[in-house]
Amino acid sequence: MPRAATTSDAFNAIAEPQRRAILTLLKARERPVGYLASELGITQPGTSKHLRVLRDVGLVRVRQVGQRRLYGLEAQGLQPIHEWVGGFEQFWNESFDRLNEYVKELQREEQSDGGDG
Amino acid sequence: MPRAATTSDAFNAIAEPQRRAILTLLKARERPVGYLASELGITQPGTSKHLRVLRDVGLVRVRQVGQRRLYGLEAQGLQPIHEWVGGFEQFWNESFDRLNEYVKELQREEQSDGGDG
DNA sequence: GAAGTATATTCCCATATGGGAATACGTCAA
DNA sequence: TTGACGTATTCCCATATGGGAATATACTTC
Repeated sequence: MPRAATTSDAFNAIAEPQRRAILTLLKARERPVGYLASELGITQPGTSKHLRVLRDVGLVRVRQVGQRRLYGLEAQGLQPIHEWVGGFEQFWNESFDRLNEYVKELQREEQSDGGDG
Repeated sequence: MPRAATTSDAFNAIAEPQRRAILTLLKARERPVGYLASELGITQPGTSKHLRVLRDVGLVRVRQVGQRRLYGLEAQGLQPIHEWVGGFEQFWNESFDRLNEYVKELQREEQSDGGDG
């Protein structure tokens, strides 16, 4: 089985650096494909393909303006990621109760282990 | 060019659901491979492979205890993700100044566009 | 309709993948 | 050492990938 499709969810979609760069660029405002392509330094078709993925997972929206297509941020799809990752915040912020217990438990096990080598 | 390696960074590593499940399981405490495998409902080698990826990107650590290897969370690697995604929070939280300006700008462009069809 | 601009899709390819199966490695017990 | 257990690695494979090149589609102006 290969890796899950990039379009299977936002986690997979934002794993690609260029797609993250696109989202960052869209923070300022809507942008046409050509602008994004030149900013990223990749081809127009390449940019369109990345935008296609972001669209499939609902991280951007498009609207037609004349002969251009303006892509805009649809950030709601990032919220689940933020929440999932946020669930680990307590573990990278030290000085937290559960972390203390955790460490104590480790030390207990280490004792029944031996010590230095 | 294929997709970037799953071991290239935390973004790629956590794109895989089973690996996220592993990290979630490790919140409670360190666990041996066998436990994780049975919880995930996948094989031991499969579990080891996922753990290898997580280890390569620094999201878990191992320590040998007897003949078992206890894997534990190393959540610091998730912090950059949290920060990157957090940079979009203002865009999924409506009622924000910049978002208001954004919308106004859109409406201006829409006017010079025409109207309904 | 024809020409021009902006974007999307298709075709091609080397490569990494996740799972299964088989096997190697490391530790413990006797 | 032998046997048993827990874990890691290797081999195999169908599949999705991101980029490049070529082409199709859409909109605008003439």
